[in-house]
Amino acid sequence: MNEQAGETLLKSGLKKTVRREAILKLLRESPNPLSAEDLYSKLRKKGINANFSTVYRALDVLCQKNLIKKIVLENNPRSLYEACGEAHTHHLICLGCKKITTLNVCPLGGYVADLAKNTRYSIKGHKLDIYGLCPECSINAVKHKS
Amino acid sequence: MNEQAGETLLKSGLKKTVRREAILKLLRESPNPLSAEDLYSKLRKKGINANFSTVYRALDVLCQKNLIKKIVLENNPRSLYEACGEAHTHHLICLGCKKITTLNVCPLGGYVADLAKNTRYSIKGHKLDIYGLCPECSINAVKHKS
DNA sequence: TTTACTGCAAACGGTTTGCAAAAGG
DNA sequence: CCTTTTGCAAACCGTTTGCAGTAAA
Repeated sequence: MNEQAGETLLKSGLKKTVRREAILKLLRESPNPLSAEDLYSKLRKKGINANFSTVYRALDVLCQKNLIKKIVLENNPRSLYEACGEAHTHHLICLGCKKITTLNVCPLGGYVADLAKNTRYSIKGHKLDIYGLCPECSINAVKHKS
Repeated sequence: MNEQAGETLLKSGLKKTVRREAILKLLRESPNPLSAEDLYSKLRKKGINANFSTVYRALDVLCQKNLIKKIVLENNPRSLYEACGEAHTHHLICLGCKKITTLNVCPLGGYVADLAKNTRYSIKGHKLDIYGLCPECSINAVKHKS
């Protein structure tokens, strides 16, 4: 995996502080993206009291340094954050239980190239979210059709 | 194109009111998605004074009846709305001038089917936004590289 | 010992809500 | 008439900001 969180902070020209280090670590260890509130409560569970403004400021600066990425989803007023990996990611969101699965495959390579050609846009990135029901929620949906 | 806005409202079980009709019409006639504020000021220009809460409530109910669609983009705190057409749409957003182009082509058919198979999700929909610089903004970007 | 970080409290901005009045069918 | 729709004002809620104090390098 990656180097230690504290070290990453220093390399990025940031100070290594308890809150920042813990936030970066939590995001790196989480299998799915977390909201500011998620982080706030996970920190508290660890015995680290952080103010919300501190959490947001940490997230801001980590985004700027490209250590994490902010994700905005439909149907969710809260922004989510995930650690930056090698590849860019997409997300599969369950409309039932709201579980988010990070997808590491990107099916858009060719299409984006074509689009650039056709529109003369210089394409900088894209965002793909897929919505559906996970296997469990699918079953429940059938049951509740009554 | 579609039937008259007023008629659509009645068919959907809604009352035909000046504000609602104008909002649906504006969205149908707009080449790109509009925010609540866009609609508010376009209404005023037409001599129709509407309260923001009225605009939001109209947008809500039109979404519920599937006459329009709400769009949430990264980097924009305001939701946008567009009239529902035949096909589902994607968006090409210029990071420079913020212009939004609606794309009617969807490159994801096969991928979504594969994903459904692999994850056992029942896929309900997806959202694809592409970010870049339009031709004009690309040129400006080069100029300002100084 | 200088600069970056944090807590606090207050503001912000887009959106929502309760209620009483107005308008549609 | 009965039900929906609207305006108003206030609340909401996630996020941001100014400032004074604290901690990292």
